[in-house]
Amino acid sequence: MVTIKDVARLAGVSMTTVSRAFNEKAIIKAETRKNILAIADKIGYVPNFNARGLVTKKKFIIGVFFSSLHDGTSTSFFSAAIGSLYDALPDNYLLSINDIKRVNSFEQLVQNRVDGVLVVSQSDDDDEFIYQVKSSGIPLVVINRYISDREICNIASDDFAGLKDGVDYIASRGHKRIGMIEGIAGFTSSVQRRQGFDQSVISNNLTPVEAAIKIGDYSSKTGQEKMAEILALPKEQQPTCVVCGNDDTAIGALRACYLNGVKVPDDISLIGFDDIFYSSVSIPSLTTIRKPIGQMAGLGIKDLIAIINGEKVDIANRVKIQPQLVVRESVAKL
Amino acid sequence: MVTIKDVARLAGVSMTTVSRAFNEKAIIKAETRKNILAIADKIGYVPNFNARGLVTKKKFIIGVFFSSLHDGTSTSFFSAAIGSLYDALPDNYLLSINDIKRVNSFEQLVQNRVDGVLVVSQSDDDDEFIYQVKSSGIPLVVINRYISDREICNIASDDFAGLKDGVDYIASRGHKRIGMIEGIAGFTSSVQRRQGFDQSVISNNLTPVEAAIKIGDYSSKTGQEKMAEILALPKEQQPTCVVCGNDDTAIGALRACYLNGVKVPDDISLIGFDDIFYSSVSIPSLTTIRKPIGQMAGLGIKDLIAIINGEKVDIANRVKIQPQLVVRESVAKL
DNA sequence: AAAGGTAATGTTAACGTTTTCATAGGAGGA
DNA sequence: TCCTCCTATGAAAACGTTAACATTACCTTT
Repeated sequence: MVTIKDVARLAGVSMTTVSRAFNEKAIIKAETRKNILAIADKIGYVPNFNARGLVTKKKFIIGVFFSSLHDGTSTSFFSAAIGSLYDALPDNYLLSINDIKRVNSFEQLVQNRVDGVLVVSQSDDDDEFIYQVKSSGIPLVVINRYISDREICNIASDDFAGLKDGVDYIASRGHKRIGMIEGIAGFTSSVQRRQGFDQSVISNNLTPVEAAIKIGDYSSKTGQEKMAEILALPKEQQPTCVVCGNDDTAIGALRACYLNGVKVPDDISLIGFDDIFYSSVSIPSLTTIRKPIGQMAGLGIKDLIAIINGEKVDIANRVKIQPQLVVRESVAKL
Repeated sequence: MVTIKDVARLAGVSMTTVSRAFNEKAIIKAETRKNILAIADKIGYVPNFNARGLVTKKKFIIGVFFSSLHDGTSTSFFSAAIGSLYDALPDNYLLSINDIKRVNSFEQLVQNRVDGVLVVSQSDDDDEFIYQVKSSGIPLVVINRYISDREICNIASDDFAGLKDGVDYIASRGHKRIGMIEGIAGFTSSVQRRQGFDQSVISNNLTPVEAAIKIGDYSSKTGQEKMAEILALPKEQQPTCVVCGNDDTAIGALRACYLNGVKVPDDISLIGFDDIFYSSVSIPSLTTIRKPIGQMAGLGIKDLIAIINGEKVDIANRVKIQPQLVVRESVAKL
């Protein structure tokens, strides 16, 4: 293994100088640096991260923790997040992707292994883990879910505004009687989306159909069940459009319509939330509200790196990213 | 930061003894170990991986490299793979998930950072990277795609047998005239799947419809285009079933049928390959062949760890895992 | 010309482990 | 009783960096 020592000898300088040549901000003559870098390249020197980390106390690893990797849901979300994470990641950092549920040894997996933690949270269940990280003093950013603790750097999407935009669009297409299949009861996202729904109902003077407002759980399976219940309502109680808590729910709902011989959007309209990949190829393709996962991930990593580097980050001023309406085929014009 | 030194002092032993207490295979009196571990736990000692790695020359990180994280395709595949990877991973290892396409500095990201590399390969494009790893002497396992180089530890699925089983099933449902939308031309997986198709055609005495055999590229978009071409054929040239190179292709094909008012499976049947999550909720749900990604990932990590530990792994005896037919709604009984 | 400052580089001591080699103390055999 | 062997432990070096501090040499200022 070729070390800094070998480079130093060949370049006729000290180890320190070689070290400086490799560290951007160090004071060193440009010519010396160039010479050292050339020699290092020639003999194939690569810095040893263990040695470097031992003295700098850094690991050059960011731990990314997802709510759950095993659930079949939100998989395109998952890879979209990772892709954007890498786009914003400094070159010499590694990303360690983990499942919060399988962190059996916090010390082994987190405490001594990563410089910072980015939680891509989808569920209140993550709070325990989040507070464990917070209290251990490791730099922390939580994205994708609203966290009420203002001491935690948090980047979420404005689900309220997103849902409101979506329902405004539905209203603009002439719908009056609308239903909803909500997300998991109690989740911040479910509450905010419901509030966006209510707000639009008021401002557009819509008629929410009580019997067609159901509690779901963000899964396709439940989406299908709840939609079947809605379709079983007497004709005069049917809504003309059902707002789904997320795209997975909408896809289940779509399937319920299919099984009951109900045509979307001819007989009934549907709208989702998230804009997962399958929304663009489903039958019919799904009008939905695109969750800005890429932006959240990018900003999250940026903030996290800043916190790690000891820079001042305005944590209290939490970021809310605006979702965007994606019009496709599932909402009819009445 | 509490170190091994602190534990040693409190336990009244040397650093060496404490180190031994933490290393399973070391010679140490059971009572001494127990005592040391208790004290370490009490004062919150956690081994420093950088220091440990510096002397043992290990990083306790496995690099996992995917063909592409950015393509919208095969995302459930992606998370299924990662989940299974973790199931088989020793406790103190970290997984660094990467995109082959964004490895701009091999030295920075691979050479000095990971103990071994697991490539989840989906494309011939990966070969350059694979050979770079191989020639740098880093322990390597390639899964999910057949590699002809017998010096590389390789675990793939038996796509030939999988496709054959699928077409046998189609034949058993009474289909005679069948078409196909193949994968990317030249890819080993495409070739093997085509061969499985041909084999079943012969043994079941089926009639492949020349005009309905298309070259695709494993994407939904192309699947949709090619299926539209097939549907545009004159009535007497129409196949009763189209075999799709993968589920994404099938989902595109499904959409082409929908847009042309053709009912699946009433008017025409479809079968996919992979068993991605959306196959189970598509309209209609997709009969497909399940690719054993979990098994491949598990075996892959197991072999890789063995290679890293210097154990003898029978590389030449490559593993082929059998895919499994998943019957759903998209193939009609004639 | 002396004093002070600055830019560039060098010396040396950490950083927290594991490993190599050494040592102490019994147990067992002759 | 002495020697040998084995088990359990310890002392010290090594791993490859960076950081703190020291040292040049030259340049400016008075």
